[in-house]
Amino acid sequence: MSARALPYRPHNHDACVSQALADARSICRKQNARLTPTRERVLELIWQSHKPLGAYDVLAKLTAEGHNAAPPTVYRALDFLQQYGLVHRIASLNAFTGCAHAGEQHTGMFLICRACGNVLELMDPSVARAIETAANAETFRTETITLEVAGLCPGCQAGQHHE
Amino acid sequence: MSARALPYRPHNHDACVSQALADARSICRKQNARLTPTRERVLELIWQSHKPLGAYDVLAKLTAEGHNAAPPTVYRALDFLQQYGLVHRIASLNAFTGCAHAGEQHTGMFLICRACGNVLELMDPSVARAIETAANAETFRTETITLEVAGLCPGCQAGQHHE
DNA sequence: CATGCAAATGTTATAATGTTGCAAACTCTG
DNA sequence: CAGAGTTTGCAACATTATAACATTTGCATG
Repeated sequence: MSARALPYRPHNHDACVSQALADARSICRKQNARLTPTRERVLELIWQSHKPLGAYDVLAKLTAEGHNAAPPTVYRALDFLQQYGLVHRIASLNAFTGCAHAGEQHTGMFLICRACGNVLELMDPSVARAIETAANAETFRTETITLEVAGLCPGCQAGQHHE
Repeated sequence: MSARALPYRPHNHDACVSQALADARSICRKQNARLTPTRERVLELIWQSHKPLGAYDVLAKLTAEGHNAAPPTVYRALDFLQQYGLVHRIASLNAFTGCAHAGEQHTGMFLICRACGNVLELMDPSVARAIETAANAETFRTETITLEVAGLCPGCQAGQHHE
């Protein structure tokens, strides 16, 4: 799993996608999970932008390329990809984004730009720790954390490149 | 705004609700906001349990009591209540819960028990600080934070009172 | 290679959640 | 009480997600 460029900095995004796919194949192989063509294609579509994609956006793209797909096709692929930590669901957007830290143990923190729509996934142990501590103080047993921060990314704070 | 009992500890919930309504009336009066009968009734329905209520659950309750309501009725009331910080939307549940800290400046952190469904809202400055720091490190301008922790509340860890 | 099981996919329908647009009613203010 | 702005009623619709069941595929094993 290699380091990745920030979504809002120019980078070779094709390489970004290829890397994600290679990582995914490796992760699935290790766990005897079947990264079937549909699943892989869905993962690729999601990685093709740093903006989260809705399930029906994915469906539309599949349909556009001739794939005979229905909603369950997409939701099942997304369930699989989530299960293996290859994509995340962004609850506040009802959308999905590629996991930037697939294979690593992490609590994702998502910075969502309301202007350009890009999402940056961070892995911040000190945030995770603070949350865990607060939950423990209430004798609450944490299982999953949803942490989504909406705001403005560096680029959009300047009022520019609203792409 | 007074301290409130924890949802999973027995308490006089009628008083809990009355207090929330009194607080809400006071907050709206101060801001010249109109807490109309429908809005107030929706707030009360939401406060009547510590389990978040879906918009359509609220709608069903309104309908059951003879109110001539349609989805927009509920969503509009909920929008209003959110705007004045009287309820929160729990994105991971598509549901709404009464705000336990109405009127106070806060970043809500929600502890959601997957067994009993109760939600406890915490206000934890150190968590808020850690998140803000992590976002700042990416030059991201934070606007709103969604922080929802799913797990088991103290009562349900014992395998009991799953109501 | 046959065969049988489990996993994955196709297909149709439907459920659950949320929004738009417009007209009528209400509320406040002058 | 007239007019402006806000709130509500109402119908239709859009979006997101799941259920149920038939069919196909991958693959281990006899």
